[in-house]
Amino acid sequence: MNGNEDLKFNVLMAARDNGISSVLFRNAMGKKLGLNLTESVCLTLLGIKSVSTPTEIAQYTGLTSGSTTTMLDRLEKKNFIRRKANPNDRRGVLVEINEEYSKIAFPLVAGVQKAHKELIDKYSDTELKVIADFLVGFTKNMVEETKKIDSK
Amino acid sequence: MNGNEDLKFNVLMAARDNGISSVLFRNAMGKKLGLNLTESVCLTLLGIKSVSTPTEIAQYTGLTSGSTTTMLDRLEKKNFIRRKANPNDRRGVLVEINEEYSKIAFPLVAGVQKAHKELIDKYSDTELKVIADFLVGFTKNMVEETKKIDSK
DNA sequence: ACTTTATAATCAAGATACTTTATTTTAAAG
DNA sequence: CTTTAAAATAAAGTATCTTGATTATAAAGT
Repeated sequence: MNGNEDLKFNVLMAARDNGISSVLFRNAMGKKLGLNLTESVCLTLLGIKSVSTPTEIAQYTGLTSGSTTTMLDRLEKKNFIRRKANPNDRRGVLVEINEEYSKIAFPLVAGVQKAHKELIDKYSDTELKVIADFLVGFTKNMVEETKKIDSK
Repeated sequence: MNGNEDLKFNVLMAARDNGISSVLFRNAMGKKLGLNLTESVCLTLLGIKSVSTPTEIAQYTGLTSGSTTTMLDRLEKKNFIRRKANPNDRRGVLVEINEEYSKIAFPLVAGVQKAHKELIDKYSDTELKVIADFLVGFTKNMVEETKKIDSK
């Protein structure tokens, strides 16, 4: 759509740096909360989704179902999460985040959330649409390629 | 800068989904390559940076220095990485990715890279600037808040 | 209806990976 | 030029993960 390779390159680099910074942020939080990597990844997902299932958590953490069970046991013992029956599937379980966790995690995430909102406030409606559109497209690429890898 | 809360919300959601999809993509790759989570995280970093150090890898994976050593030993034995002397610091070591890894990883990442480039091609220069600007701002927020958490 | 197959979660045993502490080497600071 | 700090490694002990079996329920096939 245009000839400026530098601008395109900048976008790719910025997306990469963004990914790296997310990982480092999560590690910093995990360390503060006394979590290992998988626990930290799990709670990041729950911080986003509020409710999940052991199956989904297993996929997101890359753990087997057995390890997921014991990891959730640990988080439950720490009072960070709770299990409850899944009303739609009596085999299944729902995993929810506990106040106990939210309370101690909030002070650590409040800053970024505020900063992100302030950043977003700087853009016009048209610009926001471009940004969201790009992010959605980026995500779509990843989801599709993930499927391809899984089916290989 | 404007009053449309929906658009702002969409951007935040799109950014979140993007983060989730990255994690799932990395897990899918890691599984294909027979890597555990930390090894996968480590090679993702090396896939981006090409060269790193055990210290940086420890920070990025959340491992202690001791575990980092043994994890790098494993990756070295698999021929995925190599260590070499750091010319600027005789205590230190540089870690590089091996052709062995790039060769088998390439078929898995080629698809997303192509799709991402095609996505980027759709935007005008002005739009690309907005996108890069946003991503850089987002990253800056994370880096700053990570520092704050570390210093708490 | 009911038999078979598949999915969700858990558990226990064994294998793997991680943390901690100490050690070596070199750099930076006093 | 001595002291303190930083980088990487090693070994012992601990924690976590994988595998395979088990239970319960759902979905599919006959």
